[in-house]
Amino acid sequence: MPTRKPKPTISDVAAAAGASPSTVSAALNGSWKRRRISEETVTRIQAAAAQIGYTANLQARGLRKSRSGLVGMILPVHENRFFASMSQSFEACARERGLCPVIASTLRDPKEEIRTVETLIAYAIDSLFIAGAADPDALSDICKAANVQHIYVDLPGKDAPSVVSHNYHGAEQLSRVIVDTMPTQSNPARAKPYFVGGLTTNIATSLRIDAFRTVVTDRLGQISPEQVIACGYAPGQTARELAALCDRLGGLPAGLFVNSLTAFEGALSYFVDLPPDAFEQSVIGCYDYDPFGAFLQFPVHMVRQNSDRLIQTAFELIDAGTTDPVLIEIEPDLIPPRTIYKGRFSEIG
Amino acid sequence: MPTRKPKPTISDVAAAAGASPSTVSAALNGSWKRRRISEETVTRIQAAAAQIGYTANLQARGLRKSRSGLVGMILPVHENRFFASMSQSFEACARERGLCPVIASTLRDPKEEIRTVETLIAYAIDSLFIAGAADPDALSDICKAANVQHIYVDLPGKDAPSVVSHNYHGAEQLSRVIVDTMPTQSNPARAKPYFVGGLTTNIATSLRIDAFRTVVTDRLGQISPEQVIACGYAPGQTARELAALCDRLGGLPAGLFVNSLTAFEGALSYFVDLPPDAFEQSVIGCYDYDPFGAFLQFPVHMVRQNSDRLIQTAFELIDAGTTDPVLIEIEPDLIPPRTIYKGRFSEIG
DNA sequence: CATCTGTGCAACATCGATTGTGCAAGCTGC
DNA sequence: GCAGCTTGCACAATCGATGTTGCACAGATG
Repeated sequence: MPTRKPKPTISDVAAAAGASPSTVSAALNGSWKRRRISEETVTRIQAAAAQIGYTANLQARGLRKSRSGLVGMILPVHENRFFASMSQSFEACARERGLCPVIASTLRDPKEEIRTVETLIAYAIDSLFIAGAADPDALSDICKAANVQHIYVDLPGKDAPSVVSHNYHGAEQLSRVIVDTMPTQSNPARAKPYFVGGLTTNIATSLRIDAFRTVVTDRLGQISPEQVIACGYAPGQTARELAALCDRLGGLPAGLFVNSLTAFEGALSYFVDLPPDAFEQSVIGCYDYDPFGAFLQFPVHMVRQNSDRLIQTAFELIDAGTTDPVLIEIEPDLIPPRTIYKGRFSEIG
Repeated sequence: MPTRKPKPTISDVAAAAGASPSTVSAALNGSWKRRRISEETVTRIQAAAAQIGYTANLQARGLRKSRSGLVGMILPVHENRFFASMSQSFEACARERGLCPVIASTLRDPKEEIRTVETLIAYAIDSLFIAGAADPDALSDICKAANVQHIYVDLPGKDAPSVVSHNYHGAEQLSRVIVDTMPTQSNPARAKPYFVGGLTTNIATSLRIDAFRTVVTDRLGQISPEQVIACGYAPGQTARELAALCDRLGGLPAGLFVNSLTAFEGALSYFVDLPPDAFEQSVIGCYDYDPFGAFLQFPVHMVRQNSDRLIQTAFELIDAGTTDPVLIEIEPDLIPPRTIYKGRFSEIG
């Protein structure tokens, strides 16, 4: 490529078609009817545009209209099946509306979240989807100051609409199946179910813990604080906590509720060193679904959040211009062990 | 929000600081030294900017400089651990350079790929990373016409630099471990290893098939065409092909090389209906790694592509301005069954 | 005192598209 | 035959930031 020819602009089309730039603009963006441009001129311009390979400069358009056609979403990590599903749903919905999705992961770091949101706003995104932020309300403040429509998915915020999974119901179902199918342990120390992973500052986590506590108390008469280990999401930390717990108990507890796939990955990195029969006296469940997680060496009950419905519902609210802090809850599904949910890409992938 | 105040612009800062817009621009973007603006004026302007909460409109800047600060990447699907890792690496590298990553999935649909690339170019992305396109060379043509720097990762293209995994080596290692540890089958029909998944039009797949063929021929003396089933990536299709194969053979083959995680998901959806002992007479491997996939009910050998190095190397080429079609191959790692690779987010996620 | 050399900043054109406004040609009606 | 209307389009301002050019003023020089 010795000579770099610049991309053709609207003026190039105008020259080629023998029309003015404003007429070309109208002809190409559909406003020609309103602007009383003759159909004949329009077809001539369209032909010229196609002929020289014109495509609009969306930055220029965005600048003029102060709408970019970009929609942003921030989420904690890509390497997590749940958030990956959110991305996939988000892309599909955005494209359906002729928008360009911009997905950013912020690693649950509040500073990074803020920096990222500011960057997205600087690109004049039309709206922002916030999926699991460490500090949801700080983001709302920024968006409000910049007048950017935004919505929470997965984790609710208080200053904007939220579409989230019904965390209590999901955790209730998972807790029940764990508690009700726990084997009776010879060692009483191991007879109790445990909850591991997540942070109590996270509203979703605290709802899930509530459900867990209620179910355990209901079924077993009591629960002690040490049965809830909200040690964060980092796999390494979960692995260490789990190792310490099993040391104390002399083996895996009869029931284990793992909160989130990242924590579950940590659990797995501890499990790999255990003998195969270590799992025989335990029932394990994980809030969030992964198709491979569903078919592990030991059976795992999983809760599948409906990312499609979460995102679609959120988009509908955005389309409707909702800015009031409503809260919509979507029911998740309990997936039995060794069952594969046949997702949307079963025939594409 | 009854009154919507527009975002402050450079002129607002100018007014607040008692300076001209051009001086403000210079003061804020660092070019003030070169433009002989006094340090005192600069600090005054910076104070004013901070005070009224100014942030640059990146669309306007992009329009003027004809560089947007956006870098694009297209990939087939988000819901796949390998591509999710690519996204994660890509984000990190982009942010390190002060760029904003835009990641789009195109579902291996050539038309969608083209549409998406055109959209990204319309937003004036500075460069494009192409991870696994159905029609790589068509995309190169578009990028060249628009003068957009681009690079292939994962799957090579012929008109631009490529950084890919050493598919042959990876597949060779995986094939060897499968063939060498296959149990001897009482039923001779099931004694042979099979390759399933992917498309022969995909260069990575065809290299992996080459390696598989060579290893099988080398170790077992021969290979028949029916041992390679390149039925695409769709999980559903893989499940059906596998079911048909096992019907014919009267059970799982002694060795199974599954090409790609999406195909493996399909395999899994067939496996769930098999009795637990069905896997005892088989060795299974998968090209691509998933931490949960590594700990399934049956042992699985996996090949982990080094997404960090792939992306980093690609970024270095882009930084260096390389446009010649070089090919760089990165060695992948063979991960033994029931081993968890401790990824970068072990302490964050 | 007149000229010369810097210094510090403002004015203005520009990027490419959108949009309010204006103007000429063609037509109607009386 | 002329006001008045419609039709079809061009002109020019605008979005916000950048960078080139040029101007005013200060101090230095002869």
